[in-house]
Amino acid sequence: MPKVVDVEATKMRIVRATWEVITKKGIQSVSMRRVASAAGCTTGLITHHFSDKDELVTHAYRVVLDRMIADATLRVAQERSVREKLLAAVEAIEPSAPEMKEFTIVLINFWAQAAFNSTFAARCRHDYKRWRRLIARTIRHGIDAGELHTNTDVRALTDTITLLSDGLSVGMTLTPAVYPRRHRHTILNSLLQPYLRQ
Amino acid sequence: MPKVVDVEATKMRIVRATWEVITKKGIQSVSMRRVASAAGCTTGLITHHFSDKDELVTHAYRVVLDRMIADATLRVAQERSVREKLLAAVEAIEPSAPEMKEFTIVLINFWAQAAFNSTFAARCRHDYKRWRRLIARTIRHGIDAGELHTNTDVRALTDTITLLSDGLSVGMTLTPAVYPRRHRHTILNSLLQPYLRQ
DNA sequence: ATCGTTGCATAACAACTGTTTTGTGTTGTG
DNA sequence: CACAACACAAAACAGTTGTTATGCAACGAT
Repeated sequence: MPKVVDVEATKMRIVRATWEVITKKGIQSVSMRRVASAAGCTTGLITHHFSDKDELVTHAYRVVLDRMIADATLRVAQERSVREKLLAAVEAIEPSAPEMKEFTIVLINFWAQAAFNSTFAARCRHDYKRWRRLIARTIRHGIDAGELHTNTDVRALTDTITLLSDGLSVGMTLTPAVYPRRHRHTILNSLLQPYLRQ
Repeated sequence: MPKVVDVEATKMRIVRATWEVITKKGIQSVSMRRVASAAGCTTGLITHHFSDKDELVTHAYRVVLDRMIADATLRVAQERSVREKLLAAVEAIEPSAPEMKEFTIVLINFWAQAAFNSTFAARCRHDYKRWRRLIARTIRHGIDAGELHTNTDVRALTDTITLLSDGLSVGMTLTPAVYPRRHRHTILNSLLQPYLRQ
């Protein structure tokens, strides 16, 4: 039997290097050689673990999304009130872990790509649904807990908050100064006000 | 004196070709030769009118944004009530002229690029302000006309609607089926409800 | 110990990139 | 009719791209 290595760890090292290139130079300047140099290896290692540049980039995106959603889900679960849960979900746009700081940039780059790459598009749609489900579940939970009016239009509110978080991804990347934390708070609060009981 | 040509018309022809490449293949695959081939000319014509690839792409974006904002401004002015004005502004995401159909894709591609290109970033920020101003002005107009409560938090509502339209740019590119026109209507209406008088 | 299997570096490939240079044709004015 | 001014094509440049082919070294079972 041959040399044995931790395949997952190696792949993760490459994925991290891919993120680094995307956040520093943009997805359009991701090249095998650049990723290799960022990972401190040669393209040989990359081609050995990923069949394609496409597969590499898709995998890098998939890990980002999985982490963001896992992060958001956790933070939502940790909060008590609906208001705080939904705020936490929207805040997940601005990831907590330092490693995830610039995930939003990666996200937007994938959105831009998804319009032309059907593989990306399919994954984006899939993840979009997951994200919406998290929001919708939180809202329904709030209704059941008696925090939101029973006649709340779940779909409309879900969409509004989903769109808000997408908008924030863009807004906070382009003009972070416009949306300080306190102000994001205000926006979501005034949005939620009519739906809250008592 | 030499041959005389309509410089603006020629530049516009090249700009249109650039849009075509962006909407069909993405901004990352914009190359001088591809644009030239889409415009039915050689790269000579392009370099003759634009000093740089960067200048070409920036100019192409600038024209898109100018048209979108002009289009939105016009449509806002044509509506009577605040509700319809704001709806028209948000709907400008989905441009009316057939030529502008895919401007949103171009937009998102620029956003993705703006994180790394400071020229792009500056222009995006500038245009972001213009867009917010249009929304804010419409809201203030609504207050003055007695349609909205006088204690309306203009900044919060402006931000909410701006973020909503940004989110829709993404959402309608990725998953257009989720946001049919009627539903966009519902979202904005329920958003506006608490602010409307009578 | 060695032999087959595998991890990975190295190098080669043709295709494509932005930019610059050179050349050709077309035009209005003298 | 020529000549100067310009629009634009054509070609050349060095650099970068994704992918494939080749080769070496490291390891575990025998």
